[in-house]
This record gives sequence, structure tokens and C-alpha cells, in this order.
Amino acid sequence: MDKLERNGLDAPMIFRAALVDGMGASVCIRHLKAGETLYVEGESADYCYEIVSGVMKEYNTLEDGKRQVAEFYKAGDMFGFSESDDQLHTAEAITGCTVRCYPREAFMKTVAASPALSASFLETLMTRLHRARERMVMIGRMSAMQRVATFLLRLADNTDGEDDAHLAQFHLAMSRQDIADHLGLTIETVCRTLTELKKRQIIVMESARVFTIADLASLEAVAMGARSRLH
Amino acid sequence: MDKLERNGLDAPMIFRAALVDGMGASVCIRHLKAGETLYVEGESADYCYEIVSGVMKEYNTLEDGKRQVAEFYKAGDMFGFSESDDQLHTAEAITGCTVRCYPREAFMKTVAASPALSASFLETLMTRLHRARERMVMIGRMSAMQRVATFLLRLADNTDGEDDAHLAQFHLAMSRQDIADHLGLTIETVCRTLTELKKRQIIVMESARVFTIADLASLEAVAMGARSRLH
DNA sequence: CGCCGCCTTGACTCCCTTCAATGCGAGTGG
DNA sequence: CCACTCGCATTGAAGGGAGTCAAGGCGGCG
Repeated sequence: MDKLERNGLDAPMIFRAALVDGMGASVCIRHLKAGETLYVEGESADYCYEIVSGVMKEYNTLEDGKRQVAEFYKAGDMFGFSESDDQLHTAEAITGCTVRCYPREAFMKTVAASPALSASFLETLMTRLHRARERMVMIGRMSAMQRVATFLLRLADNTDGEDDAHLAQFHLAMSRQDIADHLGLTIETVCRTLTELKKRQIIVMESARVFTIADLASLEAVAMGARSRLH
Repeated sequence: MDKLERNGLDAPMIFRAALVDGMGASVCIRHLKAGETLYVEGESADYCYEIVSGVMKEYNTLEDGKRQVAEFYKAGDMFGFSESDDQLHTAEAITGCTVRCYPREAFMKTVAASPALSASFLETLMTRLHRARERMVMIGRMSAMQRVATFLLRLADNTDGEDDAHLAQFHLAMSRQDIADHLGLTIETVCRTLTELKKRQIIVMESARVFTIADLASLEAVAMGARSRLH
């Protein structure tokens, strides 16, 4: 699966070249400040997007104000497709972001017209679907500790460039609230869980947003269910 | 969204015609008894499937035996696509089933070669993705009562043919365990929740698998969060 | 310095799980 | 026909894990 994520849209060199080729001047660039929304649930879905730099989150809000963060996106990720004519989620910049915007109609036509693009796009969607289902398992069937451990491991996998991922330092772009909303937990539970992992010396926290995985094996064991409780 | 589900693969007349056209004799039919598996997580993914009759479930199993049912499929639904060469889920017949099998390679080629098929297939995948995310919200952010109510409403929507859905009788193909594994709950909680809905006269249960929605408005209110607790 | 947003920690509550027993309908064989 | 069994569904009691409410702590910035 890791390999697959490096194909498709998530390693978008070839894909983007073909797209820009097919769509030319209609592609434009937008800059967003942290906290700014790119689109809001319900509004007309006129563009598909690709992140050039920065980190964004895509989420839904319930009537009672609870949020569920569907996915975090980083440089190279494409998103904003919808089978509906309206956006079904809200996309918001976590850090300052630069985003490439593809007019949706043209984007879809360009993709449909090219078998190679189609195949690539299909693969991306299937990967997203698979990830969404993994998250369903995580939220539906794992303890808070397992969820947080899995989240950290996933983060380590996705942080490219480091050779020894388990010794690398990570910087969390997202807040505790974002993590909580992503994992189906409360902010307090996320905090307590991180504190417990710190106590067990499985992670080291240089600051609230910077940490290191000190004991990868233990973190994996916790993610699988070993000693996965807070007290 | 209802309308969209009636296009794409979920109303597969045109789609299937084009597919069979392109793939001809390589399509075959399988019959499954209740409880039989069509494919198992990890095995080679050689086919995509379309249900002719019956109900199936697609699920994942965790190390500790917990299951998460990703989706239920009924006549007309297509499934079994995977971006990997292996199956990522297990598919099992709930009732006796008849299934049409499309060789995966040929299926993907046929789809990629036709812009119309591509567009239709993309739409299906996006719909699935959207549903998966809705379920994430449900599992991550709703009470047991809300989840069950939402599940029943969704079931009512999908039961086609009835004019007055809120007065129609439903037959549940799946067991309480299946429902629990779908909603991220235990079988006991599902039972208690149904009992409570029965007590409140929101639903009527003719038998364990047959019931009627007696008070659609209240069920919707419960799904939205009103009086969504067991005691 | 003091405000403000984010993070952390504590105490208590409660919804859901866990464990355990019972009910119930269908199929089977004596 | 009835006794028996087996899987599924239901109900009860008890406990725990995460939520809720509330009070600081910490760092950045005007």
C-alpha cells in the first residue's frame, strides 16, 4: 500500500504534467492563511485542488457543533472531488498554504478523456476509500490509546525524507483539537494519551507540537492493542 | 445524493450492458450459500463482482477478533475493486446469493477505455467514499441510539419499491452481530437500543428481523440527537 | 506585563462494554 | 409429538474507559 500511495495522484509529477497539458491556462493558484477556508460544505463545487505547500484539513460539522476531520492533506495531495455538484466537506488551511486550482468540469473531462489519467485517478480514489475504511475500523473498534498510537505511526510513515523514521523528529501541523476530531476523541483524551505515552518513554515530546518516537516497537505493540489503556 | 445513487453502478443497466459488451464471455456467474465467503482478506484479487440477487457484507477482522463491517451490498451493487492486487476485505454472503464475476484486469481496461464508463465508475467510487466518511462521522461522533436510528433510516431509504417508506415493513437480512459490527457497537447495545425504540413506539417489531417504522419524525429526531440515550 | 489561545491535568459522571443468564424459534432425531 | 440442541436474540448487573466540567499552566505577542 505504501508503494501504491507513491503512484497515483499522491506522487503527482506525471499526472500533473498531463493535467496541466490538457487544461492549460485555466489552472490558477491560491494562497491561504492558516485558518482560512478553501471551501465550505454546501457551496458549489467548481474546482478540484492540489496542495503545492502547507497542510490542510477536510471536515464535516454536525448540528451540535461536533466535528469529524475526514483527512489531512499535505503538499502533493489532490482533493475536492465530489460526486455531487456541491462540496460535501469543508476544507481549511492549518498552516499557510499554496493551492493549485483546477476547474472541475475541465478536470473531469481531461481525466475521462485519457485512459492513463483515468486509471491513475481511479487508483487514487480507491486508495482514499481504503484509508477511509481503515479509519472506520480505527474509530469503531480501537481504544483511545490504540488510535493515537496508530495515528502517530501513520504520521511517521508519511513523513518522507527521513531515513530512520523511528528516530526522526516530527512536527505536528495540527492542533490537539484537530487530532481529536480526526480520531473521534475529545481533546482531553488525546492529551492524556500522549502524556501516558511520554511517561512510558515510548515518545519524547520536545514541545507540544514537536516529538520523537523513542521506542517504535512499543508504539507498534500499543497500536496493536498491548497495554492500551490509560491507567 | 439519492439521485446520484440511481445513476452510476448502483443502477447498472446501461453500465452493465457496456461492460458485458466489452468483456463478453469472460463474465461468469457464481452462487453462494448464506455464510459462504466470496473472497477473503489477503487473497489475490482477480475479479470484480456484481450482485444479481441476495445480500452480502464486506468486512475486516482485527487481530483480537473484532470485526468492522464496511458495507452491505444488495442486488445491483458492484464491489471488489481494490487498488492493491490483494483483497483488502472479506466478502461474505448473508443470504443465498447469485453473483456476476468480471475478471479484474479486463474490467479495469474496459472501464479505462471508455470515457462514459470511466465517468460512471468514478462517480460510484466517489459515492462510496462519501458514504464511508458519513459512517466515520456516525461511528466517531454519534451515540448508540443515534447510530441505530440513522442505520434504520438509511435502510428505509434504500428499500426501493415501497411508496410510503415510513409505513413499510422491513426485513433485516443481517443479524444483530452484523449490525453491531457495522455501527461500531456490541450486539447487546444494539438489542437494548432497539428495545428502547420499541418501548417509545417509534418502531414496531413483528419479529427479530421484521419491523415497521411507526413514527418516522421521531426516528429522525432521535437520529439528530433528541433523547438519544438509553435510560 | 498581561492577555489570549492552546495545552495539560484532576475529579467526577455516564454511556457503553463485559460477563452471565435466560428466552425463543427452527431443525433434528427418537 | 416431544425432547433436545443450537444459534440468535434479549435482558440484567456490574465495571470501566472515555466524556464532561473545571481549573490551572505555558508560550507568544502586542
